[in-house]
Amino acid sequence: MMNKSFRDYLRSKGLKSTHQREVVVDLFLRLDTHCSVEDLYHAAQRKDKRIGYSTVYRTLKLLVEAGLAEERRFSGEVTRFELVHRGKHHDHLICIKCGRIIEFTNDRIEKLQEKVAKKHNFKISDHKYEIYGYCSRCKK
Amino acid sequence: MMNKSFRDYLRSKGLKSTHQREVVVDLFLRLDTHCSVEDLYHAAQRKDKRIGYSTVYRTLKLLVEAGLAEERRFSGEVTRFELVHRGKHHDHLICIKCGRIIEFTNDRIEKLQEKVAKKHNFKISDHKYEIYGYCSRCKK
DNA sequence: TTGAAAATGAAATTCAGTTTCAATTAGTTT
DNA sequence: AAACTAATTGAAACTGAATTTCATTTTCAA
Ligand SMILES: [Mn+2]
Ligand SMILES: [Mn+2]
Ligand SMILES: [Zn+2]
Ligand SMILES: [Zn+2]
Repeated sequence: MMNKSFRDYLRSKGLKSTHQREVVVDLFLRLDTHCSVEDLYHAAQRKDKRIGYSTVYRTLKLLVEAGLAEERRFSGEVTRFELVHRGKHHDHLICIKCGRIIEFTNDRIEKLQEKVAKKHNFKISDHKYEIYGYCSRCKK
Repeated sequence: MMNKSFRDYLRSKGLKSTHQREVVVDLFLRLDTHCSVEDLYHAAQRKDKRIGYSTVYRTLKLLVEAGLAEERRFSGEVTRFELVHRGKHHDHLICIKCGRIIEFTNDRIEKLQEKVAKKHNFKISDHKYEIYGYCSRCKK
């Protein structure tokens, strides 16, 4: 099972491995998209009627704390969460018509960003590059 | 007075030029920072006790519609608004300690962004580049 | 001056997200 | 295996920013 590192995180913090957490984390790993709490909640409900909304929220927060998930708040959208893929940073193109999310990385941009920071004597700890527009399908 | 274009916008839409709108727009132009609705509301209150919260909200929305202001939602912060300076786009460095906001532009990044979009067959309509970290004063 | 349409402010409402709390559960200790 | 204790749970209450409602007021053109 892939969620071993989550169990490790729980142990290290003296927290408990519960049925609900197992279900939520398992689904989160399987979905593998930018999913909202509601998405996950409904998926979890299909597995087990007794899983509550707050538990889904709390579990996602734990995943973020564990460094296994990241929170994304795109313009005008509800908060979404995504799995951290082998610790690699990436940014997003977001279609304002269909909502499609395309990921990209660009080393040259990241290099230029360093320059910008240096120029302003600024120490970067994180960044967010979101490009909004129309995806290939919605262009015309 | 600089808010002539706002009055023009109102006329063109069949809307009315009111005392409240004059006060709010006037203050917004003078403040010239990334100000929250609350900032503006309090400033307006000092000028005229009868100006309400909703009117400030509504006026800022109108300014955005008129293309004279832009809405900014930095991570973990309340919504802020800023004056559009001669139609020029810019991005931001945000200090996560003191909240300072530094503006930057970088043509080379914007060019590379075009390339990224082309590669994904994506038509850009807008973008948002936010760099979080520590400003020169908060670095140590 | 008048009249119709727009604007106002206070209060109510919305909505995502968080907190509360009594009851339940996990995991360790006897 | 039972007892113990701290963490967890779900439902409901709450929060805070933003929006809407609506009776009253204001604008502005005729
Ligand atoms: Mn992503
Ligand atoms: Mn700015
Ligand atoms: Zn699309
Ligand atoms: Zn600072």
